[in-house]
Amino acid sequence: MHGSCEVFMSASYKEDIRALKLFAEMEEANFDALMRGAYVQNFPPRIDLIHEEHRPDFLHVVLTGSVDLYTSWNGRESSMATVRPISTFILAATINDLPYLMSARTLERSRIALVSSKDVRQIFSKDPAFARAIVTELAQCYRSVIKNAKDLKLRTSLERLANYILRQQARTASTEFDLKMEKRRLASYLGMTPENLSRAFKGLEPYGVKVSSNHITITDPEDLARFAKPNPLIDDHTT
Amino acid sequence: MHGSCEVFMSASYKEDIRALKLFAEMEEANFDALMRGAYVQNFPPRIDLIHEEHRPDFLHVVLTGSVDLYTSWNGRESSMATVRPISTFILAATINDLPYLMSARTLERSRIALVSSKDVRQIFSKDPAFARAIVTELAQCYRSVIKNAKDLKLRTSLERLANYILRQQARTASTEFDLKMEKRRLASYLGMTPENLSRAFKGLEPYGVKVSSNHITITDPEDLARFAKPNPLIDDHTT
DNA sequence: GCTATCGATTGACATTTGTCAATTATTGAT
DNA sequence: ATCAATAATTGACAAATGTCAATCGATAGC
Repeated sequence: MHGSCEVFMSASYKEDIRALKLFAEMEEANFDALMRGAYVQNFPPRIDLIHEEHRPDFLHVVLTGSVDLYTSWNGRESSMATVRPISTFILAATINDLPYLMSARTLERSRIALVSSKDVRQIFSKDPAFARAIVTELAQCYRSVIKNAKDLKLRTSLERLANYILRQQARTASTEFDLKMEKRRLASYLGMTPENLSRAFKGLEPYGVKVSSNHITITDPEDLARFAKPNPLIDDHTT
Repeated sequence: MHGSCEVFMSASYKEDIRALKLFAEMEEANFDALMRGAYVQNFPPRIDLIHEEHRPDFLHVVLTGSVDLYTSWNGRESSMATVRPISTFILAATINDLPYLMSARTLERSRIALVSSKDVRQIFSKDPAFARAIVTELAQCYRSVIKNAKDLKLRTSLERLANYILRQQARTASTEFDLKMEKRRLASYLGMTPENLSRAFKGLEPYGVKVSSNHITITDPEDLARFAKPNPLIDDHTT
């Protein structure tokens, strides 16, 4: 499939997955059963992993690289989220055995673990610790999307960009950083066109944002924050 | 509180709540324990039930009436969802014991059951059937918000309105119906201003939409659908 | 190093959406 | 029924955002 290299679950991958909150507390025997029906694949960049409307045969776990969740309608396309190691995606579809609402493609070369959806559902029914972990994870995903919807509905594109930059500042704990994706994808994620993003970067210059290629420097964080008015109930994606 | 009338859980309310998928399969003893720490309140219209940033002391169940979930930032406000009987709201905050991301207010006179969040979390840990039901519910809520975000990112306001009207057509199984909320709230829900909504209704006239006060008539459903291009992965809120 | 390709940027312009103010319609209270 | 308050509509205008075409710039393959 896509010329990628399939390997069965090695001990090292198993450890990485076991370290995920989602799998950390479940029974050893159940975890082993899950892993027996799982495997790991390497994918080149820009490969479609799943497509919306399809049924969820596998729960995906990003081990390395990164994955873009995107969606299309009527010839338009929009990037909805980026999944980075180590976390899962499309858990909700897997659990309720319903069609994917989003497509997924690799952004860069990525190693993905594929865990049988059927196994997940079956073990979820008999392992209370796993069920609890799934609930916590789902609740967090839900809150994340709500924050996203608030960002979209309450803010202009300039404000969304300003707050995005401040979130990156918080994430990297630094006033300068490199954008981790193409600007066109960032534009799509923020709900605007690439042209508008270009102008938005210009529009933030007066508030102390310098852009050179994909390197961002925040020269005046206070000023930027005064404009962006970040709010934990929108911008803090850890709670 | 708010001059409303508090009553303890009557047998009839208990039955209504027990009939909810969320509570239907759990152990009788656990359900009774939940209900012992619960009560029912009647609220007049436009009463704030909860406010974002607050901690979730109670899981709310709408028994009659309807509740608007909304959010604010920087002086702006946006309606995010309407909760109708019989269903719960703010389950995700309750489960993870995290601050509400949205505020809630009654739209009309409503009867709301309040179930102690602490009890929910405690019984969720020991009742597997309840845990499973919570997972299903959360997964559905998550998918609902994703659909909402897709609607916002992929469609213009005219398209959102057109699809909203088609969803009401499907829900009422009729080509005419009354809007269940003020137009200003509908506008906010659809992510536009009331003025823009007025014009959007006008803009749909050529596609066979007639508006008189809050009564909508679809004279040419096929034509409207050709324009709106409804898609189950955005518009079908049952899956 | 050269060139083809693709993303980023820019300018001109169109469309969409929002704002403000005035007017009309509706609703609720007396 | 009347009046006050609030919602809805409309017009004129402004701001935000998108579209298209041209150009610039980075980069991968040769």
